[in-house]
Amino acid sequence: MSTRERILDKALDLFNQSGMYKTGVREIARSLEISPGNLSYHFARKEDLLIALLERYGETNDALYAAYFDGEPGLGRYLELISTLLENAYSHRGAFLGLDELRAVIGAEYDYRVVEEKRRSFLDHILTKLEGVGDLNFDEMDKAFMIDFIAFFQRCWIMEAMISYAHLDKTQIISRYMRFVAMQFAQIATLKGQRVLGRWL
Amino acid sequence: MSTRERILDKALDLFNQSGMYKTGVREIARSLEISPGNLSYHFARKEDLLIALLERYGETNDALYAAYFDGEPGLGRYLELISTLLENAYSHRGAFLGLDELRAVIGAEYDYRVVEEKRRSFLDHILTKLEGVGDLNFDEMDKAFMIDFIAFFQRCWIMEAMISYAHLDKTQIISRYMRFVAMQFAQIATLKGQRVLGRWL
DNA sequence: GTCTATATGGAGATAGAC
DNA sequence: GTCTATCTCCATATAGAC
Repeated sequence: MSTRERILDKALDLFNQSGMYKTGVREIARSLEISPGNLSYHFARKEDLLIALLERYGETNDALYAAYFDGEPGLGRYLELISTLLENAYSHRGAFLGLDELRAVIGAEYDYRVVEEKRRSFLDHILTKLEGVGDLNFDEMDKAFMIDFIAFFQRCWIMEAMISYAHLDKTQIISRYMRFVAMQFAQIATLKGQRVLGRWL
Repeated sequence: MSTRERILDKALDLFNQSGMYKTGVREIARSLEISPGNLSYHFARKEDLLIALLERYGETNDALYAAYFDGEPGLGRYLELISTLLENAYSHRGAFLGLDELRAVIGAEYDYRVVEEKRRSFLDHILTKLEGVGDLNFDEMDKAFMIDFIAFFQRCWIMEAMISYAHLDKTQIISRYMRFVAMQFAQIATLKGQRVLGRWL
């Protein structure tokens, strides 16, 4: 594995444990038994570590969406996708926990709004298809709200999880939030859709 | 105004602008034309500033809830309350933006879970009363979900707002999120309740 | 109690040898 | 690509004036 990759893995590991604010670049270098200068060579600023981690997270997410779009649309498969997306976010939680603090620095170089827009257009497409196969039933206003809800949820759940449920393990946390999402889907699910939701409630 | 209060106001001001991570205690002292040591005398650690700001925020919130409970229950008054709570959170946004990063330090001294539990019991009480006056209609499962939703929303919206809607002004941001909350209430509102919601949609 | 002045140790970052 | 040495800046602690 390249030094660059080793640094990213260790940085994420330490950010997950203590957060970016408390984790020093020297500490990362020491854990890897490389010099701080070497780390600076690969990542000039601490923020660059965060940006690289967010990019890696985004690539994994893209692949998960691509796999979903490769198969047949269905509420069951979509909830499976969401559950996997939550797992990916959980793995990268240390990067998200620094995000709000560093928006000023990162905003210019890593435009989260582009990611957000892509996500919203995916959602629109997915929901329309789910109505097509008879899992969901909604009007335009419901759909717009559902897109707002899922976008809001996917952006924020990990922050709440880390502040309020840090004492729970990964499985407990994800099952809690999957139940939360399923409850919202229940509002617009058809009878056929309701049966799929049962597994998550 | 006491030095302590002046420090808190300036710290919040600078945290709101650049975040706690980027704002140094020296910078706060310089802006106030006092010495760094003087600031240290009032707040031994940077984290103590954050804790004091969160406490001040909490006291304002408590007063707002108390004023609501002082009057007649009603969906209209409750949404007014939420809107005012959002304004208070917006004023203190700089303190929340550091919260996820500093949970490790703050967790021990400022137990957010106590605040959270109080908020949830308030919510339960408020929703029950709103059903009593015929503004809302729900079963136990709906109520539990609605409490989860509002708790989640009130915890997280400011983080999303700062990451995704930092280019909007306070009024635009709050009206956006009030619309979001009103849409969720629409799911469990009676016909009488729906009329009240119209103002926010 | 309030404040100034100053010391200390650690952080992120850089320069230049290998 | 990797290292050592070093720079600057910051959070924090303390000594002591008022």
